Amino acid sequence: MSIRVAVVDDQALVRGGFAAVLDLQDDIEVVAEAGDGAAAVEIARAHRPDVILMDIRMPEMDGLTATRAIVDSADWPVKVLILTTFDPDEYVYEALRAGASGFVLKDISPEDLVAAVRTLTDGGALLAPSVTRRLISRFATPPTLDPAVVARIDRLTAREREVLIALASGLSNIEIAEGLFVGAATVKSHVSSILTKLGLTNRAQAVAFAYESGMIKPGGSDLGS
Amino acid sequence: MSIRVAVVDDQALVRGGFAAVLDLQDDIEVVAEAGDGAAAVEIARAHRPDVILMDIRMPEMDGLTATRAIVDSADWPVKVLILTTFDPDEYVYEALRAGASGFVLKDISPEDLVAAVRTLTDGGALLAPSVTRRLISRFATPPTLDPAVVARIDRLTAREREVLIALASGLSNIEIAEGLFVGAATVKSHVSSILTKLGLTNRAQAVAFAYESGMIKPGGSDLGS
DNA sequence: TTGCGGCTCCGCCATTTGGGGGAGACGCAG
DNA sequence: CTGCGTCTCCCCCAAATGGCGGAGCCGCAA
Repeated sequence: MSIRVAVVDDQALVRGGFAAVLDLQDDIEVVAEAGDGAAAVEIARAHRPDVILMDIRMPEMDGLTATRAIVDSADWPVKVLILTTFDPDEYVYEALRAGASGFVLKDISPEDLVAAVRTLTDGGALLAPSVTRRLISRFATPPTLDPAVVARIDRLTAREREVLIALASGLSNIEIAEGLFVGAATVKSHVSSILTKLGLTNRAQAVAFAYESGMIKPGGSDLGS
Repeated sequence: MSIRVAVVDDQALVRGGFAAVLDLQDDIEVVAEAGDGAAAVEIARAHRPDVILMDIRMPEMDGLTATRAIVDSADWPVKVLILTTFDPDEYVYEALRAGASGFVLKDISPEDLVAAVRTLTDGGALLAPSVTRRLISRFATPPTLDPAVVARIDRLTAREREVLIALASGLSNIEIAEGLFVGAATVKSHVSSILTKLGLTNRAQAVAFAYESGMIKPGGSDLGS
């Protein structure tokens, strides 16, 4: 059974080029083409391809919107490979969120394109090296590098940071005191100096600060669930 | 100028295999090898390679720790390509956080390995398709799909959700009241029912819930900075 | 030695918060 | 029409919070 592919691009020449490359393969069959997003959604429903090569910039409906529409409503396993001329960062995240399984540049070599289609049908994903790099850096770098925020964290003492993370878990002063084996008055002192140093006015803001600054990351608490 | 590569693996045979493949290339030169993490750090400092092929499982110091040590202290542009036998998810994120630029399986073809090294030296990044897939899904899927949490959010009325996100910004009841053009008593009522419905006891926990549940994402607030 | 900062507590006091109850107005489904 | 839920607001009151100043102890550096 050959791999069924649809090609979506507003330029017929580009579309034809990619289709020709893929059709040269014995196990790949281009079953449909479309010139804009709306048409892409239609041919996807009609032909149920395994892989869709999708351009981003298109008249009427763009490729990202079309990808979202197709992936959300598809009742068969379809993979979308985004093809773009440049690699504009803002598109990458949106494309992946839209449900795309790949993101490559149009200057990809024919062999790599064919390999990409096969990779996608095998359940893998594929990104252009520069895109991968961006994704990794976004993923690997701590969200907060804001020097102003970091500076304010640094002004806290070790003990105050302990109190802050306990506070950010929703604990009352008394509960924090028990957890740290100190008196409630001590915790009050710490909380006061935390608020002062961070320029906050209440503990709710302190909780928000703990999350916004990256001191606490979502997923660390169980919410009592 | 050829690409200078170091190969780190505890098995001499594997090391030799990769080194032989790379040395066959005119523009790639294997300048050093190491059998464990500690040695890897040393040879990295001594030879300052452009790319380091790094195994994860090694005696003494593992590849991730070595990667961290090398990347953190390197004063030259070095890229680390993680080579692993399997693709254990827990390692991927750790590796990327450690500063690795690539993550491929050892069953990679010689041509692909060479291409990977070149991609890295060109400033790109490269992941095995299965790894890319994982990274994308992690990146694209909303953090909270916990049905228990979602169920509790659903029990809140629209107005209560409004109050909750305002509350989670660190606003006092009076400030929330002003923002919503209602009386302070009304906000008190809403806050009370929010706490009751969510099974919480104070507003700090409500703030934490807002972040943990994904209702509020870090980066949305400015912390007054 | 002296000083300084951090950690530990104390008291006082105004404000906020959270729980309890209740009530009127509105819209909507049965 | 009659509930039912939501939104609005009120009362009272106990508890927690936050700001203020002050204090003793300890370790470390000048």
